[in-house]
Amino acid sequence: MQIATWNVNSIRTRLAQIQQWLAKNPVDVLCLQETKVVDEQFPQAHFPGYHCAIAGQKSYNGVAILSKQVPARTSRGFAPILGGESVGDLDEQKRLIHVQIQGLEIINIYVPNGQSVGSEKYAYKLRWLTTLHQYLSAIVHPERPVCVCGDWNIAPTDLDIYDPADKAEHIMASPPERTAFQQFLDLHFQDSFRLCSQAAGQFTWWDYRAGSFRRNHGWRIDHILISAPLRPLVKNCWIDREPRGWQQPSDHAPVVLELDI
DNA sequence: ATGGCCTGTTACACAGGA
Repeated sequence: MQIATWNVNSIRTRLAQIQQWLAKNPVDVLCLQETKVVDEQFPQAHFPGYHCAIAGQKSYNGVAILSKQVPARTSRGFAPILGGESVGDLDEQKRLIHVQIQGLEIINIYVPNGQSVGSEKYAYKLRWLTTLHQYLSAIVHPERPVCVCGDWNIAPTDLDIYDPADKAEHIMASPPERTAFQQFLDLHFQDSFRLCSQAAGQFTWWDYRAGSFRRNHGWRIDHILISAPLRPLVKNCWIDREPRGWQQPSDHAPVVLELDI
């Protein structure tokens, strides 16, 4: 079984590239972020052979899970697990969708960017991460296979940044963001890419500006976390840099996890 | 040192991204 995650930065602009990528990489599950489209306009018909679970909005954010099998369950946002009262306004931005497929809980997230350390959006990012921690705490169970895929907008360690010096005040690398990420690992989730590779220079996002991709000036901010029962089933996890080199690409590359299921 | 680019909007600049 193969599960992939890809921030496509507009599904309408990237539709042909997603189709092209799926033709070569017929993964069982594809988690998409930044679809930037309302559900009525999501191009479901352009993905034959895949079921689309979608949670979108106009212009911003938006997540979707494409899967060969029809999910047994689908939910959107934090509220179905945490209740509307504790979630407040956090479900207004469409950043979380959750399906169950083949007994596997698959949660697709688009963590807020945070703009800059200390900004209002940064506070929102940390609050969103705290709520995600509550959500996953309620889901995680010693015998339940859970996979949390998406754009985390956090580089977990200095190994995950091309130039890590002086990044403590940089968005995606600040200590509070990294502490938040560690707290997910403390729930016995593991970063599946790091189970397979300790190499530096392995990135999933490169700025459109300044020839960043050509120079491999990137960040590893898209991750697939797995719960403990999935650990022995991991066959491989890799980043597919190819679509980042295509014409008019997304600024993110897909990450693929292969499980022995 | 800074910013460099890209997407969507009802736009003809701006917000947001990271």
